[in-house]
Amino acid sequence: MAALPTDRLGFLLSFRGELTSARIRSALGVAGLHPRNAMTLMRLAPAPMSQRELAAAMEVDPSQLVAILNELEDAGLAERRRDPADRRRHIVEITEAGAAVLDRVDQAVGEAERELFADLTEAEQTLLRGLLDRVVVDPAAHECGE
Amino acid sequence: MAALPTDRLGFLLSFRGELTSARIRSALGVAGLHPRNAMTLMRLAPAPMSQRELAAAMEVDPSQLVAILNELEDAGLAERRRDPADRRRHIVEITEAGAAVLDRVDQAVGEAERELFADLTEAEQTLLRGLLDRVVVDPAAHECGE
DNA sequence: TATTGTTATACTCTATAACTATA
DNA sequence: TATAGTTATAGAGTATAACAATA
Repeated sequence: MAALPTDRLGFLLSFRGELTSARIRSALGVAGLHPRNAMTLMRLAPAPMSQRELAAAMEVDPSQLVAILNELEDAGLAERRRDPADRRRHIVEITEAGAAVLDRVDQAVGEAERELFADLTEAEQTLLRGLLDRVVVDPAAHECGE
Repeated sequence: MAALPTDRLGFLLSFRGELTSARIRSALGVAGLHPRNAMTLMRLAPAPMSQRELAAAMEVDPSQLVAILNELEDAGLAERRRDPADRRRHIVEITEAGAAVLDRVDQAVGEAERELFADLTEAEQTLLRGLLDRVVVDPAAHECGE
């Protein structure tokens, strides 16, 4: 007899992940930004990089970045400038306004997390983090005895 | 300064949930079924029900069920029949062939879970389940002191 | 010839509203 | 008139391939 979806740990993790993702997307959009644009600002905050590097970091196709960066640039939150060393490249950089918006986004995400994990103590949150870190990301590594 | 996505428990849960979801979807498709069709068979296995009940249980719009059930019926895995008591209603039922396919799907999902949680002991998996169960699903309930 | 960014296209998913047949 | 199921349509999201500029 087949187990019900809710009985399985895999489904539970999948559903709670989807719930969490929805709440965080909602928080990311707090400044009127599309969630993926906010994610892009987050990736961009530590250091400028080329579009290809950014696309690789975000695990999306470079062509998808074009529309995102157009919107961020139109809103004055990020800037593209040619790399003088290789004029094919665009160096993408977050602006001051972008950093300011990102601060607000970050606070909203923190607030969403406080709500989501309100019933867990700090120790339990640390425990949850540790367990999630040990979910197997790459099954191939296991088969090879890694 | 904004925290990196990977530093936040919310993002970690969201990303591991997405990973888990992708693995499970892949397992659900093992019998050549579309993952959402396999999910429908799962919901249908315990007892027959009307399309509206099924849609409510799966949290999708009733109109989305139509194509799913058409495919399941064409494949001989589920059947619609009119409710004699209310001829507007369709009672949806899993067939013997559907139950057989579901058994294979269920094994594949179990296998995917064993891979995903290979690094966790049984006790740790129970712990993870308990923690995930306490992630706050309904923020409104908290604000009202529930 | 290969690489960076861009554009164009098509395909899937989802959400919505209109339609039918029954009640 | 309200409800169950169906159909049609449009929108967002995503994946792919072709393209222009530069190396």
